[in-house]
Amino acid sequence: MKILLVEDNQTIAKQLVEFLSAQQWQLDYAHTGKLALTLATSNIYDLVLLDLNLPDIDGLEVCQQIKAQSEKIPAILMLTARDSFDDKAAGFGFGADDYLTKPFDLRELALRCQALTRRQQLHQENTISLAKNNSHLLLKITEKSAFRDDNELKLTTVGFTILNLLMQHHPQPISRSLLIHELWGDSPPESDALKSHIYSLRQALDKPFEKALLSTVMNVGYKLSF
Amino acid sequence: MKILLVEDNQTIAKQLVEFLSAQQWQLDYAHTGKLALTLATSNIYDLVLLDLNLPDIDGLEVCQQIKAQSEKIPAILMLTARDSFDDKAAGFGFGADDYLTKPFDLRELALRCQALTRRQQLHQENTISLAKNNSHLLLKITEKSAFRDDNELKLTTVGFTILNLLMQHHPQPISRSLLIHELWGDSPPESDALKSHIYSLRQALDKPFEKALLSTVMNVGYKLSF
DNA sequence: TCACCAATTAATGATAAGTTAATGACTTGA
DNA sequence: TCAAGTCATTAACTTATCATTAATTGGTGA
Repeated sequence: MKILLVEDNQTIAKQLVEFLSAQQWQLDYAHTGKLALTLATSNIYDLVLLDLNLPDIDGLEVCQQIKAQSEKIPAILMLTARDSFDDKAAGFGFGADDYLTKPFDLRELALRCQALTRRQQLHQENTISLAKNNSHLLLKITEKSAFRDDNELKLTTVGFTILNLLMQHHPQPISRSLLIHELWGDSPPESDALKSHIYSLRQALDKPFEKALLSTVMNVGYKLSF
Repeated sequence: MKILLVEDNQTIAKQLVEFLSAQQWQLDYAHTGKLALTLATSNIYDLVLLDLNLPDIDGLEVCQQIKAQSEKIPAILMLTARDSFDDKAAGFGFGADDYLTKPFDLRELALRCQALTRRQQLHQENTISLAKNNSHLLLKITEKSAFRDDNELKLTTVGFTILNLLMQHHPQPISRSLLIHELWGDSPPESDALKSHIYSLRQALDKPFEKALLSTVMNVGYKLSF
């Protein structure tokens, strides 16, 4: 889980970094809106902690930009002293997913960060199934087993993860870069290993059957199509 | 958007039902944990507003059960007077997505409901469609796929972009120069590549059909005409 | 008949994607 | 502990796709 902290006040920032790094999260830090936007568009974050008082750009504007431009839209938790209803309405209106007013309990912040990132985590349900046109795909997450039309597929770990992601995104395609991020985080393999994994996933998923389910979306990525 | 309200206190419940029904939501109501579970497992909700003080089952238990048993896991917003950190920790620990302590501003509740349900709408497909005289065009933007009269069109990336722009401008024509600017910004290709792209778009969009949709507006550009 | 504008067509080259084999780390079971 | 099996990664190679270029054709109005 990767978090971007946007906070102009050094003291508060330091405190937050210390506290949140102690959790299982990887934390990046921006002290201006400009830097925040640069980081948010060039990296993939699961969550952005956004202080609204920034020296350069208005925090609400930053929120809107992040939501509009990120490849994978992160959850946004606003941290601010502005506690009137109108402020909150503006915050949520600009796309915030949660809103916490200062001063707040650091431990509550941690709870809310967990809640926001939990929803994006992979293994939410223990089975995922998709069915259409006489085809049907079933994943049993906890058992790490996959079935197409009741035939068990022999998948590798990576293949299973890719299929899981494809199913979660269906009917949308999932981009190469997002796949790579989900598979390897920030340190993907040097080579284009994804290509090979897609190939072997196709061997297992599509080759034994009439119709191919995994299709390429040029310049984007892959999708499942029934 | 379908919401399940679980609240044992009739007065509060009535107040909430009135306020929330005025929004665009469809609201079901349960006054016991048992009924809540029955409803949650037999219906599909996007959001559950859960009071923790229930006469029969503990609210936390209800939360856990809903998360475990629902076909589609709803977001859960806990409403309670329990405002200590330990209470909140328990709430989030049992799967809450948000936690609001009584007394709260009804309007803030509405904001948080919106924020929670908005997340789920993100996944839905984003389409543009035009229909007239038995013809109908459909673009699924995020899927990068296009359909004419339910036949999928095989478009290139540039072709897809052009068709998208044409549809957005319909019934107005879009000028060559604007098209070129949208496609290539400030550094368009040397040659008149647009010509070729229009040609191949026509091959895909019009050639297989009786009536041509893409027409030339002399000295201006192109438009879609049904 | 000549400009002018647009449509058509084929060729080229770049980039993206698919295929295959080899390597080495790791696991499992004899 | 050794042998066999599995699998992620790498890299070389092949194939497919598509944007661009440029040459040609066709129609229209001055």
